[in-house]
Amino acid sequence: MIRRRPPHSTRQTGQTLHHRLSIATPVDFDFWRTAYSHGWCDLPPFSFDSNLRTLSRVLTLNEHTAVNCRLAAGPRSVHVLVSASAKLSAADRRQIQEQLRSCLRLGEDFGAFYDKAREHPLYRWIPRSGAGRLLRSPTVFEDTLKMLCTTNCTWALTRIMVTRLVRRFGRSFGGELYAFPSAGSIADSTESFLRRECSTGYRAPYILEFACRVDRAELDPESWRTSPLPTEELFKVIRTVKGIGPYAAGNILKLLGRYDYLGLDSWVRSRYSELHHSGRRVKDSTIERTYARYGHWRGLFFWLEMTRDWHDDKFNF
DNA sequence: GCGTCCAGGTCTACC
DNA sequence: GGTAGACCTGGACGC
Repeated sequence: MIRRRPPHSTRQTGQTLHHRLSIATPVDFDFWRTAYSHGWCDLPPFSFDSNLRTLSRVLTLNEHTAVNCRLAAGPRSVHVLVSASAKLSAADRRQIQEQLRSCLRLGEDFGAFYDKAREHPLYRWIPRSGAGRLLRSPTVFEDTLKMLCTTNCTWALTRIMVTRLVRRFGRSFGGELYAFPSAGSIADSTESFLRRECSTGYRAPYILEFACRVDRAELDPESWRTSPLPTEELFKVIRTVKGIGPYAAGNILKLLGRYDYLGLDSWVRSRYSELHHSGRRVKDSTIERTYARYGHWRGLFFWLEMTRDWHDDKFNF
């Protein structure tokens, strides 16, 4: 599944070594639709270039190593240019590939989703275009913390909070770029520092408590990805994180591969009203009733429909 | 440049 | 179970 170029693919410039990797992708995968599937590509340690259609990401390989990866689409593959301060071992390469495969959701089977989409004329564009995979972070800890930073604020403030958290607590790569911080590094901080230096406001105690629970192993968000719990039960577990309400928990579930919740916020409510009711606001229960027919894929159909014009503008289909 | 107002989701207290 | 108010910040706006 994972392919790698031969040894000559490593070259050195200054103190940074460059390595090339290639990751094989499923036939129904579209790189740019996945990279640009929602706002995560805009939050560090992700970044993107819409002209070149590349996605970049600083990854943590172990406690002491950060590398920068630039991803671009290749034929039935994703090409990865890895910048590192040292030569990568085979284990490092495997780790990079595993993390990126998880971010791009390459191990997940969307066949049933696409079959369902083909049943509805409104959604036939989805399997044709390879949309459906939502970009996620290497860890659930990161996804959850970022989701907390999207609550009750504008996207501009979310960017500020996440950027400052990453710069204050993340491992540096090359002096300019930073990896996402570990739970331990944030747990060692204080509420006042998070408020003052990261502009997290009233979320500071929630962020600190979440990081402390994870650091002390009282909570294991990574286990949510493989949890045997029914989605409703997992939703309740996620909601035990202070500051994570229905909107945030529903969207975290989507990044875990469970699409039973719509994850309603003001933007999607307004978007739904524009698309279906000429801008007239409707109750949440009305929206939920509309999408109930799509079963446990409803959250994904809903999100793709609400954001289809992103794709129309950029992909012209 | 300064002050005021607003948007945004969750928590808590109260009914 | 439902509701109101507080939380906090950056940005928009008016002066």
